[in-house]
Amino acid sequence: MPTRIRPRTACAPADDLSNPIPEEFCDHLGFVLARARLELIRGLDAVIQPSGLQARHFALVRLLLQRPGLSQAQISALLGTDRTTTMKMADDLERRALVSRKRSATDRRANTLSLTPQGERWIARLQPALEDEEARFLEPLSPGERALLQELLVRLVQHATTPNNPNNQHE
Amino acid sequence: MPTRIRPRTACAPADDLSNPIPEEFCDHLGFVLARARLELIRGLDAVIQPSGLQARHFALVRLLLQRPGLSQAQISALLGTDRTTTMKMADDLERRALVSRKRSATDRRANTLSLTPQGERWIARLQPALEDEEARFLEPLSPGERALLQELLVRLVQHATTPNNPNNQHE
DNA sequence: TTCTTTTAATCAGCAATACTGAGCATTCTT
DNA sequence: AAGAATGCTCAGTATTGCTGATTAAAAGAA
Repeated sequence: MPTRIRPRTACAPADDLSNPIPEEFCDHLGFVLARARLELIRGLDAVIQPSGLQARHFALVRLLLQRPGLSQAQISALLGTDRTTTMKMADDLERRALVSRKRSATDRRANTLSLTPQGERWIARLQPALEDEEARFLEPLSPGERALLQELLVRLVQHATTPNNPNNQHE
Repeated sequence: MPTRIRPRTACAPADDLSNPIPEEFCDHLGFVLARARLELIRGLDAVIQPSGLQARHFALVRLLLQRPGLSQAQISALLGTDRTTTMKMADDLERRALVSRKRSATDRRANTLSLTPQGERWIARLQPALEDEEARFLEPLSPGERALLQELLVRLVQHATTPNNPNNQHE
């Protein structure tokens, strides 16, 4: 009997329209990466939406939980977002009193961002639902595979954002 | 001596600002996924930019190479894009004569999309540079790890887009 | 058949988004 | 002390993703 190549992959042969992922895309990393991110982010956004905020805001706030007192420029660099986008997020969060801006003592140009008690409570309140959402997304993977995926992605991001070797330094 | 937990990960302790990825984000899948996708897509877009198109257009065109004659609605479902977005991409590609629209013989409402010879040449011309770009992005991973990453992502997308179990069926 | 409902594509327009450039304040460099 | 660079803010712009309406065709119900 003619066994299929790559039987492990969940991709469909070219004539199977019922299957959402055509076979060719199995080796198109950009596509699966973009698609996976889209699906996960949509789920996370749905959880956060009642606050009127998005997953990006939560990322910022969780970053502040880890490193209170970062400036907006530092946050932009860490999150990979534009300076003005970071500012808008800081506006959104400050308006809801989840973070507070303060002039930096060492550099009076810079804004020091830190969590308010409400901000910390906001994280604590949302965290479980977000972890559930992530777990549902990761359902088809074993615990070992989840950890591996995480590690591989971290290595890729680490490599891509290291100043010396950014493949094409976006001038 | 106090050895660090999770020494394999490339994440930084909270007080190391030189490291782009703070430690806490190592277990924040949404963040690394979004960041990895952003970096890769930026690289791919840079390669495609001279054509005035984007990675999404290339994804559509590669899909057509695999499955000529798809309708716009089918493409939307496979790519996960909005119908109107797919239409706009089809406009862009048709304007450059890379794909052609044709009324479907079996359903005269539907547009059948297929590659033109120029479209096929466009793929052939861009493919090597795109593969290089992807290879640079994947540099820190061994061949086995690359295949594994691909497979894990495909499984996740497959699971997230299957109609029955979409975690929260976005109503 | 005829009537209603659904689906495909198109188009106009809206809302959110990302970014550019200017401006001001402050810090760094020399 | 002067000039260059940096951090933030703001206004404007370009892009994006989507909603809703429209037309045409197909599918289903009566």
